[in-house]
Amino acid sequence: MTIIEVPDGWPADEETAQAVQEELRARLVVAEEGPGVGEGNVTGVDVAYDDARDLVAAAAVVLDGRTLEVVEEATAVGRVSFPYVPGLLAFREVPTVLAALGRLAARPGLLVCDGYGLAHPRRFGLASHLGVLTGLPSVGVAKNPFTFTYAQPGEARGEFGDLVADGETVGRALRTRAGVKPVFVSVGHRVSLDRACAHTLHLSPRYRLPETTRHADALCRRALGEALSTNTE
DNA sequence: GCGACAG
DNA sequence: ATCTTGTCGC
Repeated sequence: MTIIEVPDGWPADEETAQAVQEELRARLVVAEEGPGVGEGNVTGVDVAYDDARDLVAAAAVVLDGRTLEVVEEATAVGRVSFPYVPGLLAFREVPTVLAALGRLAARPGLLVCDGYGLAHPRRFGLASHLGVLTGLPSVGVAKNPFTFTYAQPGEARGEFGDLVADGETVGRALRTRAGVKPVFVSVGHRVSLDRACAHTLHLSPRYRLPETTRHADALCRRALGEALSTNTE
């Protein structure tokens, strides 16, 4: 198993990382509607960590956007490239996630990330970061409201309330299952908020979290476990 | 200054 | 994220 190395010149401190973030943000595109629901592929990405061994395993799972059937899976294992700092999550995951994406033969289509896009202290979360680096349309679907405030959505599936940062709407608290805690959706890159939510609903026909996230989560845990046992033998 | 804080 | 058993409910 090849362990992905942290790229040369990768930010080593918070100041540098923020500077890189600001530069990349200039390339963010938010004026596109993005792919329609059911069009092309949809790819979920997620990572699992082993902090003790400084390892991160990433998974990319491509689903058919219409049927939600798995088209292809890929994984990569790398070194943790940055400490966890709220607002700088992307610097921790990006190299290994890009490696996993690079191992796909299928066209990824829309990227569905764990975490945020525009809903971010500097409006450039993980989903936006990955979108800009890959050029792919992307959305962020997070499980927690982070530091933001939000309007409680109605109890029915599909209802939503605004996710607000500094008085600005940066995403939505979207109910994917009746009576269950909402997920927090924000635009990543090259997609509108309406479509980001429509995709999230389409991808979550049965559970709170999108099928993309569920598949990717299971796969990256599996990959991490295999990497650890392979390494210990 | 202190605490909270996507994963 | 991750450490962790049983348990309530569909």
